[in-house]
Amino acid sequence: MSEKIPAPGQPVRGSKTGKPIMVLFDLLGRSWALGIVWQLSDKPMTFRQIQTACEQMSPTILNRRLKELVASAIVERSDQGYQLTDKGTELFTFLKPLGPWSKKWAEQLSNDKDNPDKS
Amino acid sequence: MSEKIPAPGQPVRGSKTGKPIMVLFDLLGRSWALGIVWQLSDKPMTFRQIQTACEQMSPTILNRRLKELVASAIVERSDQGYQLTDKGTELFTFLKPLGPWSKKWAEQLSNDKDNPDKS
DNA sequence: ATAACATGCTACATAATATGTAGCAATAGG
DNA sequence: CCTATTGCTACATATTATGTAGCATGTTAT
Repeated sequence: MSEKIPAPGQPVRGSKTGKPIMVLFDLLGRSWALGIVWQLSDKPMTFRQIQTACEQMSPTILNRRLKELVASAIVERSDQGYQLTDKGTELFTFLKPLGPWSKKWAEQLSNDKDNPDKS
Repeated sequence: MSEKIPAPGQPVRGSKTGKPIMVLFDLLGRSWALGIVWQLSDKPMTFRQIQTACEQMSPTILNRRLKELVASAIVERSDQGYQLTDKGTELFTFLKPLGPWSKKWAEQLSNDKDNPDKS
């Protein structure tokens, strides 16, 4: 029943001190957590919509992530489904630039692979 | 031996499409990955230094994460130990604001807990 | 040279997490 | 009432992480 949701001030996976940044990293460093925030960024979505958007992720883990994110006040429920809270929206603004950045990163990686130079 | 390191264009845990942002999220959404990038942000560190800075994380997983991050051109080795690449440094600039943000988030969460209102 | 560290790991057993499939209870519409 | 959809839960299996021990290599310090 108790699933150990990361919360600041409490020891979490990887942090005995409960330092906020470490707790946040623990929370976001679980499978699909970042993806869920990403998907919710522009509109509320239902459980099954999120599941579909995240390539059929298992309902078990979607449910667990959602509980954690709700408990962390990053996501909330409404009659529209699940949506980002104000805090969650703030968080997304930091994540947003990772979209374009990841594309450049992907390009560079494939260049490096085609052309493994030594410089 | 083969540990399946996330790489753009290839299916990863959670992404059959290999979309860069999903691959990045997979890479960063593994235990300690964000913490390692965070720790390396201001100086190169040795294996054992990182391990100590990350509260004695197991060498097994530190080694695995480092291999992944090196393969992803986010971290590199030098005679100083491990350090962020240019890409890794760029990535960190997006992560950096999460430090102060996580503190405010932690405060809000503890307020919410002391004072669970319904508005 | 040699004993005494430290460093960067690997091995391995155990525990915690994630996946994937099935399906159920609760609503909504026809 | 019948059918469909939604938000889950159960459960077996697979993948990942933890924690401890310790080894090979390199570096002082004697």
